[in-house]
Amino acid sequence: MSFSGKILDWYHQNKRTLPWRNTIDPYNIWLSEIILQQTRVAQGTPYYLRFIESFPTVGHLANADEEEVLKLWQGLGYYSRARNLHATAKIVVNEYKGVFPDNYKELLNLKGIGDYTASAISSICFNEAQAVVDGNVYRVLARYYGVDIPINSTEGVKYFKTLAQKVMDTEQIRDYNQGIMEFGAIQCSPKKPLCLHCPLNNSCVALQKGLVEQLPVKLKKTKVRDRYFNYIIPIYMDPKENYFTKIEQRIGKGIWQNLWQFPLLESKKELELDEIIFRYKEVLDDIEVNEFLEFNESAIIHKLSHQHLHAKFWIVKTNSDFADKISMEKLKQFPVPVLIADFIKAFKI
DNA sequence: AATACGGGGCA
DNA sequence: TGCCCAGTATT
Repeated sequence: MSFSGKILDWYHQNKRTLPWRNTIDPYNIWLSEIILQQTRVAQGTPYYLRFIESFPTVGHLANADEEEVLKLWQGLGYYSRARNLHATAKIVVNEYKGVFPDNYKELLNLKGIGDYTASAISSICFNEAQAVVDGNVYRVLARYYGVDIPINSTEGVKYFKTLAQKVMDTEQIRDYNQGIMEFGAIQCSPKKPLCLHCPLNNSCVALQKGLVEQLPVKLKKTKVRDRYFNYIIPIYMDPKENYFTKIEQRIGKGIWQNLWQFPLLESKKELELDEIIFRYKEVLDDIEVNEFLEFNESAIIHKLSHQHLHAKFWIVKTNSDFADKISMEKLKQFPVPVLIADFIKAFKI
């Protein structure tokens, strides 16, 4: 039996029941694919369910505020996905009359939809013969065909897309595409693949050559950058003993775009209390300070793919009634990075 | 052709 | 700790 035939057989026997598997509605498939970019099924599933509940149709999503979309996305990371998701929903509603494009080429023009996602949507929803090439597919093909071209090189991207197109089942592309990804996730996994009882184990090149552990080949990623974040958190208590603080939206380029955070003083190295006292006015209005409190004695190391953030939180108690202050209740409604959400959760007056 | 972009799970 | 995850956009 052919490679694709065995993948299809395996899939029909081993497919998981997932919330987006009972539909071929482009809205549902699109949403699931965006959520699952660089994200495990286990992590993305609850987000998918909450999105579908909050926004049953692309129209509901298009009519939402970006703030609401980001809040629902909070904790999932790669927030450009959420911003592009919202932008694309508006385009589908306003320029496509609420109907998604029904082919790979047009889907590719939408924000946040690249080769993989356009292939996934066009094949799953419209049976277009476009092979998906995600992390699972790279691994399965590299091992089965014994390919050692780096999967993240320009040559590798082209080579594997061509190979994927060559070996796919064009007649059953909907199941085949999901099948090869599922096979990569469950059977041909990155660590400890289940080669012993694999339906492809008599023809897998990597298994025959003992190269399963070495494939796929991936170029080294760049080193991480260390940054030092000092969050300066004003706390104001009004005459009724309600507490207020201040929060700002991140603008411009870089991480956490359009999410919210406390006034931030970034430094070249970790700062001491006297330096905070000396410099806090760089990020805070000139307020009368009652007391400085060091919330965490040792910096919290918040690790991202490309940055290690050394975060310290400084509480500034004040008697000055400042502008734009918000209550501690309202604070919880803002979309914030996990680093900030964890602080808010832990913070007590 | 490289790099930026999150957060979590696993050996 | 390092690697990986149903990748895309920007430089």
